[in-house]
Amino acid sequence: MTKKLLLIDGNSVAFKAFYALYTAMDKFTNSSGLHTSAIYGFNRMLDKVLTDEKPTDVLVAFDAGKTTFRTEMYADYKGGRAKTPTELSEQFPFIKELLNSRGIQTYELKNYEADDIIGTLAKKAEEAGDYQVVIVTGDRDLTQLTSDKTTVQVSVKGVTELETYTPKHVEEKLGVKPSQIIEIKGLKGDNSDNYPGVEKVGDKTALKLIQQFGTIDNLYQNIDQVSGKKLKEHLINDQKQAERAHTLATINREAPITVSLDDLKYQGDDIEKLTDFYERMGFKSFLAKLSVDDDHSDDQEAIKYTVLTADNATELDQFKDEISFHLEMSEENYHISPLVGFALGQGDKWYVTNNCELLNNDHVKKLLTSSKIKKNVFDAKRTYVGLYRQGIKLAYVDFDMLLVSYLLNTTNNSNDVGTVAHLHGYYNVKTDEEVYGKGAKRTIDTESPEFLTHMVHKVKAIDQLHDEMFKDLDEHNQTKLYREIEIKIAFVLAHMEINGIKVDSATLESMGSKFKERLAEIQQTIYQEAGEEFNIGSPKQLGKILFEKLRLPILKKTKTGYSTSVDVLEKLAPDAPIVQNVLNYRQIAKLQSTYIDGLLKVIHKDDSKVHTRYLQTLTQTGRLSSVDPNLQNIPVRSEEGRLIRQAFIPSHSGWQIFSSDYSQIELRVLASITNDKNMQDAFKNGEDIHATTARRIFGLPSNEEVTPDLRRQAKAVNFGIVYGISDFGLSQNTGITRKQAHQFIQRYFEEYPGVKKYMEDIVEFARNHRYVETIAHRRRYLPDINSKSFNLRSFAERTAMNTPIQGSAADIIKIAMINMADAIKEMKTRMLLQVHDELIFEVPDEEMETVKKLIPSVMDSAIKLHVPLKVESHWGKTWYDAK
DNA sequence: ATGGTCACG
DNA sequence: ACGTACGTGACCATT
Repeated sequence: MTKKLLLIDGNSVAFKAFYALYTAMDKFTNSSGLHTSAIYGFNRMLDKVLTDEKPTDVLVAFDAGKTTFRTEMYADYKGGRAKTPTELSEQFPFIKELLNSRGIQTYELKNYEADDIIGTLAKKAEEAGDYQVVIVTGDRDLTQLTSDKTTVQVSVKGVTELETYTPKHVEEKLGVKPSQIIEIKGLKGDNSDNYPGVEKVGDKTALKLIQQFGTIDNLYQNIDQVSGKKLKEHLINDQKQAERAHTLATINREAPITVSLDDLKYQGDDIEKLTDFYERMGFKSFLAKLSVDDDHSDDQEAIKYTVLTADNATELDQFKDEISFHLEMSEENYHISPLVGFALGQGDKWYVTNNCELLNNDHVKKLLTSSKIKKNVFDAKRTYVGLYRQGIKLAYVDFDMLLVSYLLNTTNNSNDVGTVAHLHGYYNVKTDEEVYGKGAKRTIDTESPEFLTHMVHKVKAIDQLHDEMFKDLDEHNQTKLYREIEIKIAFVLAHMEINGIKVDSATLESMGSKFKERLAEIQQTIYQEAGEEFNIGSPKQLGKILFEKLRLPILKKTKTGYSTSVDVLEKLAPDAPIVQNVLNYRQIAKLQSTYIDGLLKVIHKDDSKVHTRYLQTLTQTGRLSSVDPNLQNIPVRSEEGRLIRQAFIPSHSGWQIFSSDYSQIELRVLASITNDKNMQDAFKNGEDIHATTARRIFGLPSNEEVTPDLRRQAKAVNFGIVYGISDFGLSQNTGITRKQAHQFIQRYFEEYPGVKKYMEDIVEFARNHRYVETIAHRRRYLPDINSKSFNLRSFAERTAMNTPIQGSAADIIKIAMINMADAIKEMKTRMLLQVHDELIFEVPDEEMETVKKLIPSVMDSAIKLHVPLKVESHWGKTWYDAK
């Protein structure tokens, strides 16, 4: 049997873990004041890798000290590095103790780095033959060890997200073989390890040279073939440095190690030692996991409960002020899912049943519909809809654990009571996955005692956590956001979902048959042009045809092959007629599968309507999302697709579809929160903001007409600003050069200095607080804002700029919807859909004149900004006609 | 399950 | 030198 050897670079993983949790460092201290963040992060990584890889043998290698054979040959090796912070160095002994308790061997060797130990052991394992080797590290340099038998996993984000390097992946990503990585480094040196290569040679040049010559040796033997006079000079001058860099970069695979492969067997956790260790470190979640992993999950603290029956239901009258309630459904989609049970109670009185007919028992119903008795639930909207289907109107929901958890931290969210409870430090409840299983194996045995127990544990978790979570909410200044926006909108959304929107299947079907014919025609043409039949829907097969058979130029690659995305194909269209046909085919196939067939599948037979679900606790910005079906991405940009909207009709004949949208809400929010006078003036004066921007950044006099092209460019810049712009991004998106893009952005910031200042300030705020906020105090954490990785940090910075804008716009429309529900509650008009900045209604004729004024006025008065909000309305007999 | 593609704001 | 616009969901092919 083949063995699997896991080799971990202890120092580099510890460093990664430490810096990944750097901003949260103060939260990770144990009772004796020891920092534990790196220990914690290290253990998270271990858990992940041990479960994913299931190794038979494991070793963690550490660096032995500052001096190594590398510092001997080059004194400045890794010179100039900041001293390891004491908060980290104090953790190393404990990491080693952790590894010991987990049954894992550690090793270090004087004069050698962890890399060399790993390289040496990997080599021995490869030679021994019956090993597969997995290396885990935070350092890309180790990818040079990649081979058929050895994969290298490099942590990319945090400590648990790893990128796996196989020889193939190295070649695709770096353009060279694993063994050539050191050749590249020999030429360009390594800044972080502080040794130089050849002057003026960076990644690009090094890559080109190595692709041409294979190795540094061969390069110098054929130095005459190097093109470029200057480059040749530098190469000749720095040959010694290049050779030294090459040696420094090369991992020593013959280190005189004193462990052998036979010593590395993975022993597994020593539960006793590990429990003691976790307790000393204060690792609650790991402790909880230990008991679960060890199948101690049954020794959860038992909760006394009563099985509810029609006979004992009178006992429920004891609850006078407050209960926690949980309604269990077996499926995700609560519009159609069977109801399988419910539990309720408070303190130490708990009732549970799998008989949902009891929902209509008077004593139960009285509790649920009472406006005097507070209800604590998990997912108010789901609960409301489920009960509504039984004819019960749930009233007075005070605490929605899901919603509060989402507001406290939009990341790590889950729709599972157990998972959310664990997140907040309460462990006396299992996750649904633990009880019901997952994927194809998921089953709910409603007759089993475990099922009842699980529901009781869930409802008690809600009860136990609500005080503390409300307190956290208050500390975040989010109580108002919760009480005045989120919990209210939950019920507004519930009603919109229950109401649904009518979709005419006949319209879709007749469009579908036309699409089907056209697809068949285009398909035949494509086959002829290709000279063979293939699956046009497969990017892989299409790539083969376009780039191998027809030899079209490869403009972009993806991780797995050639990119065949629209922007690529549009550039290729003039070269070959087949490309335009593929584009057309794709467009129609998309419409057919997603919008014709997809929508037809979800129309309810009884009412000819679709009932979407809005996910209220998903997005990182506070927007809603829509599923089953997604009604927030019905085509509009192309006329062909837009026709789909003809199928969306009012539910009563003679009514109209009425749509109102906020005009440029994000830019108005931007003008308001940045306090930029120039941009505010533009909106106050009712100017065309893109034209005004064009005039400003292109320096046109105010009387000169703005050409459509300049306006288009200015519009792109405005969008870019909202997204947290980069010159590259802007140039990609508009087809201008990067230099021009850079100039435009500079001009923009000169003309809108308030915007510039805001962008700088908000990033600074994020660096200091690790989160940003919207107008309504919706919060988004940005853990990567101080990351050392340029990529992650840049992304966090753009997010810091974008989230307050996108999120505040989301706040505003939510407020408008709450006010709207109230404004139309006595009318027949129904609010049907929300699409981020627009609301869609169905309206009877006699109310048309009223709503034309009412709806926009409710929307534009939702909030007072420093600029006016503008709302535009359209209406017609279908959604298509409301334009 | 994941990645590519494409629909929307 | 880095390697790039923000937020989503559904479908298909592929693993």
